[in-house]
Amino acid sequence: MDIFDDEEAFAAASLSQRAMAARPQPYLDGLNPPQREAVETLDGPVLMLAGAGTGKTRALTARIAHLLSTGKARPNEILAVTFTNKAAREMKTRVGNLLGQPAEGMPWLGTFHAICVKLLRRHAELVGLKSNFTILDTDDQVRLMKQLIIAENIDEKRWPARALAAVIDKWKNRAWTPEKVPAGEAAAFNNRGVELYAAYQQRLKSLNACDFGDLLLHMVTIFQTHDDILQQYQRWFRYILVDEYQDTNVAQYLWLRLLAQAHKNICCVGDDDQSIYGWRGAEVGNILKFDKDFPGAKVIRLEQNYRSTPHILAAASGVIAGNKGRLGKELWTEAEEGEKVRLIGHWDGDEEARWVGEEIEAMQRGTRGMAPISANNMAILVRASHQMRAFEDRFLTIGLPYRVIGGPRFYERMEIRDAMAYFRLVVSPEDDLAFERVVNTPKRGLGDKAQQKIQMAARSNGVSLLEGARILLAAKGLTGKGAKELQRFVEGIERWRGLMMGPMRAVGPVDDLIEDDVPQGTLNHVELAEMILEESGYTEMWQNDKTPEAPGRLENLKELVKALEGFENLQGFLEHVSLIMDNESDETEEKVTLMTLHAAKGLEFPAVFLPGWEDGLFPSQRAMDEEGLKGLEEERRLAYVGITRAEEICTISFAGNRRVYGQWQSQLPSRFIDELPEEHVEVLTPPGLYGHQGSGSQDYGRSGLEERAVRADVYNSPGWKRLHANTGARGTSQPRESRNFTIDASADSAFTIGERVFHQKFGYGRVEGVEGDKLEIAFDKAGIKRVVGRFLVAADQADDVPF
DNA sequence: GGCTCACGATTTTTT
DNA sequence: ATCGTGAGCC
Repeated sequence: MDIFDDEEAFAAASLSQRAMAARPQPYLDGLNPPQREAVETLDGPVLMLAGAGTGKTRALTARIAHLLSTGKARPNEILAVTFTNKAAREMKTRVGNLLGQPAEGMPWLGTFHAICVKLLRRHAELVGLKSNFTILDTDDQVRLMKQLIIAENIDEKRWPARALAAVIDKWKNRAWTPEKVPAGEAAAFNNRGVELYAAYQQRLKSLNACDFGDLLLHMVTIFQTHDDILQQYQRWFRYILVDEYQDTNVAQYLWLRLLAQAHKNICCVGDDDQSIYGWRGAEVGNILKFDKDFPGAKVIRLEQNYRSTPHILAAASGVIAGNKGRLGKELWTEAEEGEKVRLIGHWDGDEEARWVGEEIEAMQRGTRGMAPISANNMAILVRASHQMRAFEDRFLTIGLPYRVIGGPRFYERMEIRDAMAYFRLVVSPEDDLAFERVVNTPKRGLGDKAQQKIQMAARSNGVSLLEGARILLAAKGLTGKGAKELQRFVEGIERWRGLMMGPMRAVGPVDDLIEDDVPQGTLNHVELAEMILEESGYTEMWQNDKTPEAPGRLENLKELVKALEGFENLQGFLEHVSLIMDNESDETEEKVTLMTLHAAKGLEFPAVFLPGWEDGLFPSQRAMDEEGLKGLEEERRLAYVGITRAEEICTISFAGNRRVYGQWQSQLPSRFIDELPEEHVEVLTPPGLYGHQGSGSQDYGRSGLEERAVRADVYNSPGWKRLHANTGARGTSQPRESRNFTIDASADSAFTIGERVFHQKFGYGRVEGVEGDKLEIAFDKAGIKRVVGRFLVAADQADDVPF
């Protein structure tokens, strides 16, 4: 491969160097000294320790601009790696902005996985794959492993495929191929782990497929065994940049080290205090030992924070100080002092949710002389997603608009995966996993028996399932409805395939990839996709489905088709979707954001609520049980991440009682609360402490005695007592306003008792009562709930509402 | 082939 | 509590 013609590259570089030399360097403007140093130290290993909110992306993008503008490297000689597509996209945009032109020429700016796909397509044959291999997602992996487990006669109940997937994934993260799994792991998965791992890899190869872990692992293997190839890339990637280095796993680390070994121009950016992904293979150790891997590495600390107030930073520092073995950083800011971190305890989780709801409404109006804050600028960050439920329920009741970040990714949804399986089958008829997925979706009367016959026909002829189905039909091996439907299915695939445009142009970075065939189809891929979904009966299946989710699923399918427009053809689309996960919908309405702490990393909000700070919940009992001190420290980093998301107001709360798996439990305040420095915390008085205000029926069943007992428990914990003793001066916050909902009489008439209605979250139900703008609905599935009328539509209109 | 019932698990999540 | 899965039954 002569694309890596070094002389030529060098000549070009020096040319552009000359051309660029006279250029202004506006990207350096406004950088603080450490940032500037991080930008200008181009050669040799650099570790940029960038605390939360210290302008790391700014420095990183300026560094790229500097590399280009000084002519040190051409755009395609810079390897810039991120973890998420979102981060990659942002970096691309910002580099483009700095340079005043789109950064299109940066083919090697992307996620680890995206970059590895590009590389692996070129060298696939070295690991026994063809260049057009498919990338399996988690679901496919598990289904494949399940087949293996069943084939091995292993009790699939006791040894679930999920567990095997987890084990193999862990091994791949550590860059262990089946042969390299250490003996100490032999007991994994009932002593059969390694054997099944090998079988799984074999199976992947025969399917011409690989999973996410393989993308990295295969490239590491190739680099380790083909020095000539490694050297080519070492020469080609003159400068390497890595974002979120604290999140790298062993495979990624090895990959980077191999590539950087020759010139050592590697700049890793990260924050050991924000390493929160240990449970999925990230090794904080990678960042901690950077200067051992790259002796003489320059370590640059970005410590000036541009995000939060001093109180918030001090609180965060106080908590994170409890961790050992940190690289050490102290954030500081020039910002005004602002509000202290606010701490409040509640009776139970429901009350906590109720209080947060009211507080959000108060903050929207503006309280205590504070300017009103838009709901868009507020976020509630929880440890575990199930905690969101209480808030969702509450917000629905009071009609507070919210948005949930997280949950199932767009491309992971059933309907999207089904649709994609159809596309895959049309693009690659030998994709057996796709075949299995949709051969009987929608129902075609092809049950286990029929599918087994297809399997047999395929296996005995050594062909794909689709081909096997054809053979089976020709041999009249099926009868009745099933045969007819299968015939239609097989013919459909064939017909759609015929209508497909010819193989695509690869979106190659360096243009050595694949010369193209000329399009030959008659339909563009978007029309084709619509036709496939229509003619296969898939759309119809959901149209006939009466469950509350069906309209949403149809919407998603429409969105999927819309997304296709951005690509040249189906293949290109499938390629990208297998790596891309985002489904940013352009929300314009003012909404409070609800998400997990993990999902919040990298984000910031003027006002942040951190509920559920209770031992066992946060820090999570499981993390502590399974990982001990290591787990606790990661939880603490999570607390640090949470606090540092806040710009102006950070409110931490806990409840004395909480329902855990249906059982009421009394909770103790989180040990992290004890670690908050008192002088930066203001303790708010929970409304319940000085007489109840009108939560009416909510108070039923709470005897005074019981309440006092539990309260004593909660408020006698060391942390609470200490803090509470300290509140005297400024502590008593404003009296909570009583609940003052405006009753919109005009809303009354919208629904009548007995009417059937549809609700986005709860599905169909019947109106049982009307009270102001709130209605009591007996939902078919969700039970009786009180919700605000504007979240409802008449049941017979439900199909027309594009939620 | 589709439905019901019982059982078990249940942090965090990207690609 | 609640949800998803698998087995067993019609």
